[in-house]
Amino acid sequence: MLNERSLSVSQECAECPIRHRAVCARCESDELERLEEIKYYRKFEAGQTVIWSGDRMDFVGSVVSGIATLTQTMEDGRTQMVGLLLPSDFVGRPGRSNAAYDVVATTDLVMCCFRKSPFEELMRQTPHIAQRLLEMTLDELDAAREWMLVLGRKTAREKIASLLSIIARRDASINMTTAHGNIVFDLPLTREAMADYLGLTLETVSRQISALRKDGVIELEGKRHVTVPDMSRLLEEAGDDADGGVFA
Amino acid sequence: MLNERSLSVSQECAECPIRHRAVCARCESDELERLEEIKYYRKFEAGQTVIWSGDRMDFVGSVVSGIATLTQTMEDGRTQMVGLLLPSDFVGRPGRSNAAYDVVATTDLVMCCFRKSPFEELMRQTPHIAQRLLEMTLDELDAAREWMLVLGRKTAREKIASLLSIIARRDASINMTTAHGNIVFDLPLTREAMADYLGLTLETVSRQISALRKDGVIELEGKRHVTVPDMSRLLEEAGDDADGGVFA
DNA sequence: GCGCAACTTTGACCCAGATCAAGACCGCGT
DNA sequence: ACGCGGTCTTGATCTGGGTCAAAGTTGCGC
Repeated sequence: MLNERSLSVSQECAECPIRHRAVCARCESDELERLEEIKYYRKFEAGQTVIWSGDRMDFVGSVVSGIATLTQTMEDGRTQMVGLLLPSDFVGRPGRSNAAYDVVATTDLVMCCFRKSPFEELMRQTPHIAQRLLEMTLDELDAAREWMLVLGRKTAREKIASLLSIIARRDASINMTTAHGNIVFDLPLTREAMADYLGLTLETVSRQISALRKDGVIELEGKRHVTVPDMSRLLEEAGDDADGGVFA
Repeated sequence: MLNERSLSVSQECAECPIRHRAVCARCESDELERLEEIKYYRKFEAGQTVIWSGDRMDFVGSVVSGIATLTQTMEDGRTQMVGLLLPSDFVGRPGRSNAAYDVVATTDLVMCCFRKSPFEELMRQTPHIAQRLLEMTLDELDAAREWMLVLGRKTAREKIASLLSIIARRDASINMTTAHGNIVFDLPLTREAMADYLGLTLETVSRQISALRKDGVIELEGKRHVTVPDMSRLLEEAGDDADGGVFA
């Protein structure tokens, strides 16, 4: 999730953002054909659960369009988002039979899936697929650890700025920037989902977003449409180095 | 880090906890021989830095004995531990040339290292090594995400109990349990290091440990020697299911 | 156009944990 | 034995963010 690497690889093919090549940039045509055979699409509506933690998971795949979240929930209902799945992000745990997290679509969602056991069989026969997956998993691990710093040591304001800068950065390669170099995007998450990502309450999220708006760090149109006039200012607010920071 | 899988595999060989087999349980003798050729040991004293974040890292390896931490630090000095390396844990990022975190020995430390480029070459030729590393990385990703829940949503008391139960569980397979089934271990971390792991201050760590002692959840002898009379009680305090919880 | 439900904002107050400060407890080197 | 530095505990106070409450906004179905 949230890494540049899989994104750039996935841009090779127009039909489907994972489109085999996000998994494997070097596959030969017959391997691509075998992937094609075990491929299928799944569509979900906003709010639908893709899979529950603990359920048997007989596929791997990746996000074609829309946004999904990975969350963990304690018995008393406290929940923590542990990952955000944007288009081209990979989902699935080769070698594991059960899902470890709830996966929920927060917008309408299309996924490109591969049946798990033939995929694993192909992985065994095609070594560089495992290597590619290792790289992607290392990227996710980095992102998870960056997020541990955010959760453990940043203030509410810094947390919000960190989340906005991740989305802005990630969206920047998809969305347009205005003539003035502003970054513009729509928040794909409710205040509550942001709170669950950041380890805050939704009220605090709302207050801090208002504060950032008042201070001119961001501009808001409606509740979701965000303009970032000065990205380095936002990164500064996030506590990262202004010149790129941790996600550079 | 902190997973049962690599631990159990590593018990196959007595000479060195990683001993090739932690990397690869199915290697043939000639592959083990090649690993042997590129293997070397490194020793560090308590407090020594193994590698700084951003530095070139030309090895991979694993912990033979002792304990190390992975930490990230912000410019203003706030630090967050993102991983705890116990014996048999793997260190290194195949395919990446630079370290992403500071690695610091918190006790005297022995590591078993492999030179990186021949290791990667061997990995290319021996597909199941990449698969094994993928599994280990997925384990680390799970542990990191579990920790996100701890950092984002648990109270100070629950955080302490979570850390103690991880160490207890992990140490249980190494250390002895007393006749009464008590789990006994020495804390391998200072209060400050615990605070950095948990996103707390060292004072709060100290207070909560005192509170858990007063409430009979743990017993303390000196500052570091811990006895857990009732593991399920500790897991309950951690906010996990009493019957095993998230690390079952 | 109205009403309802989901989402969001804002205010008032409170509390868990941070901060500041003072000692206590070691182990170690001289 | 002593002093010293590192580690740990405990107390007093402060505050960022949580909690509770109320009202504003938006969109959708009828």
